[in-house]
Amino acid sequence: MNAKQTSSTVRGRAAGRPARVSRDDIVRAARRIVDDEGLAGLTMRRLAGEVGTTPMALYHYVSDKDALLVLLLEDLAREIPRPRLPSDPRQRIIAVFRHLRTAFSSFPWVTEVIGTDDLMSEEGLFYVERTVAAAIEAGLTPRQAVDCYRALWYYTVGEITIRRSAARRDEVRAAPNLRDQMFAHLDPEQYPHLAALGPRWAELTARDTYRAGLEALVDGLLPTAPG
Amino acid sequence: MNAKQTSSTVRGRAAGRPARVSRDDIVRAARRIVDDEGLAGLTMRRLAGEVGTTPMALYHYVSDKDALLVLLLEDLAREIPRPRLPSDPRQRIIAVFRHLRTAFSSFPWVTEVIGTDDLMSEEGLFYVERTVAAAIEAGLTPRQAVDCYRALWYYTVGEITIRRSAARRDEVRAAPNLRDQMFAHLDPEQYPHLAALGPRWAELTARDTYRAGLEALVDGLLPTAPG
DNA sequence: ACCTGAACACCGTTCAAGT
DNA sequence: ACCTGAACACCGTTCAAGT
Repeated sequence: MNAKQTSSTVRGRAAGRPARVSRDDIVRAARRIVDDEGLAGLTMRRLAGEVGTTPMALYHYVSDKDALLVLLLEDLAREIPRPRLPSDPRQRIIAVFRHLRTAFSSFPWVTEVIGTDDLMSEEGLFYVERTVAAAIEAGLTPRQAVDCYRALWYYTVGEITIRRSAARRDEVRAAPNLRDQMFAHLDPEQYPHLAALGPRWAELTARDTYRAGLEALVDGLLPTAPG
Repeated sequence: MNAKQTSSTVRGRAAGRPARVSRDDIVRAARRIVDDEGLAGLTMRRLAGEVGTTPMALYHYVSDKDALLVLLLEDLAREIPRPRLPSDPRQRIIAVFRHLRTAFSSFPWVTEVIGTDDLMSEEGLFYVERTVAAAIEAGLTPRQAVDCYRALWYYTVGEITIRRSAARRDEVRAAPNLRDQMFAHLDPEQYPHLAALGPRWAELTARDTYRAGLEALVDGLLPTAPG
């Protein structure tokens, strides 16, 4: 992972051949691919083509495909503007997570990469700090505040993940939808409530309920919910 | 998807050559691979070897790798025993989701496959039905009960996903951990609370806080929490 | 220091053919 | 009906070499 000095190609510009590509070129091209076509479109070979070199040249700048993904994440983090946050602690927490979920939803590839129990980059820590601060202000201990942050992060990652893969599913299997058929032929003895819901299930689960769930979770986590 | 009649190889046993493998053989072998080595270990070629045929023979039984994954999910769903559920609605909801999260955590490959906004198989609907029923009993409208189920499912999927990828990260990058280093060198001006937490962050986030978050979420979602 | 070509060890899937 | 062999169009990465 840290075998390759990340700055070697930047600092040590003294001798040798002039570089034809830079790490920034690579990251920019990778971002273009990934923003337009999702993570599946990003291969080392394809990226090399886009950037105008051979696949092998890339390994001079990134050591690994995984390392490239980390660079991508950092690049995005720098790009997302920080939100203005309200002073009421409860409202502030809600604003932080609504902001995060909106930001990440615009870049679906992020959810496929993420895989970390905290927002790793320096940029990401901004949101953690604000959440923990607000939770303490609202009356939690530091330890409870960390737990609060984690619960909210779990909920948010889950919502984005599921919403994303539901969207992808709808893309692939075009029309009638296995799920709808299933709900139409449900045994009312075994599943009385679901059978009663019937076709309404589809429309109900298509609604965006992130915010309501978020507020419920915050209410449950904070000592008291102000009027 | 439904291009291939799924029962053709089972029902139409009249003419032709006797089968050397069955779909059950295939699913069983795939389960072995995936339980032991995770989803990454499962390739059509590898599976064919394990089952004693060529990769192409598999396509007689499964049409697609994706179709195989669905069979895998259904196989697991049949295997998981249904839990005994308490009569108090709030406790019942908590029991349902604790059960689901325990079951899924034992089979990490499930989280990589999942990608659906409801537990698709008939088996999975058992848990949805119970949750919705309990939520209505607790005083929610059917619509609110569906939202309640979804919020809990988001939280649970997020928790499993993140916990899983944190575990995988710890496997790969062995020792000192980038995160810990970061928390050691945090600017206390910019991140006062996180800097104060310092090395405690690692131990705090290593704790299993699923249940506490679950209860908070249920409290926030249900009309009133009984004593 | 920067880049290339050839090669290794893989993928999922299609297609035409065999029994 | 069930299965095979060869092939297509890909992967990420290593290694030795070129300028």
